[in-house]
Amino acid sequence: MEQLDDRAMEAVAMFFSAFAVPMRLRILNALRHGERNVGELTAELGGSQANVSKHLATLARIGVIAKRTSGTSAYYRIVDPRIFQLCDLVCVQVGNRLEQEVVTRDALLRSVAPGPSGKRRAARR
Amino acid sequence: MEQLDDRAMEAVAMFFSAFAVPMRLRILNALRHGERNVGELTAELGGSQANVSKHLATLARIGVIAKRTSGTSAYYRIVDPRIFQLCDLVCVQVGNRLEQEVVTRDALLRSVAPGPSGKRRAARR
DNA sequence: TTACTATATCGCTACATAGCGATAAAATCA
DNA sequence: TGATTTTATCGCTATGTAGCGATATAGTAA
Repeated sequence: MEQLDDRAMEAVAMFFSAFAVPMRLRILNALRHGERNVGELTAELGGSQANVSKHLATLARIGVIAKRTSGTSAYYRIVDPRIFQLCDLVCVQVGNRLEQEVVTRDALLRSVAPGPSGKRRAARR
Repeated sequence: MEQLDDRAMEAVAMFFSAFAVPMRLRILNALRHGERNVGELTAELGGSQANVSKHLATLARIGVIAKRTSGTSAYYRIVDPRIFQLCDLVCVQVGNRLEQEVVTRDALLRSVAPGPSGKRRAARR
């Protein structure tokens, strides 16, 4: 393995770590249907404004969201909706895990997965 | 948003965090083409045996890999190859980022993306 | 200018964990 | 039985960062 591969691995790991924080997932989920400014997100998601702003900066630095300034407000939006495919794949995995536990998978899919793609799996149980 | 959604978000975040460490990505990459035991992985990937074992336990606890015991050896394998689709999607994203920087994207794709699916992109260099 | 609003940044604490060496636990072999 | 091998766990340090309140920065309005 070459040297560059290690750097690539680090970049990929850093990208994944952007999705490894619940608040950031909630932010991405809130931006699913359009841009929001920091105040709206803070009110909608809870937590301090400083925290939301910092997470937005993190997501923007990695390139998942983009920033648009209007007056004193900062509006953020999803850059590439394909990131939600990530959530889909993970939800299937996580859903299979949670299936054997207490939490229902449906609530999970409803909250994170995009639409009713139908092809999910027969809801046996 | 309901209570369950927070738990789901946490589960998804925890799942992503499993991929947010370079060593774990290297482990998954090493398991791509078949199962390996701890000693083989330690020799191949470097680092201490304790560290490799701990990462394997983490990945197994989340359900990404499975363990098979033979004698004193413990062989680990990928449970669901679809996890590499995750890497694909991330590699595209990260590749687009690195494209504008020093690191070449090709090395990244070579190391993390699955096989020569052909459709990847002309290897201009 | 001052006052107000919205966002970003600073300073800080608390917590999680990656990494290591040492050791325990378990299976195999002499 | 003891010795060896392989893996898992323990104890520990160092580092990263999520979260908060306070403050700085920047734009708007008077």
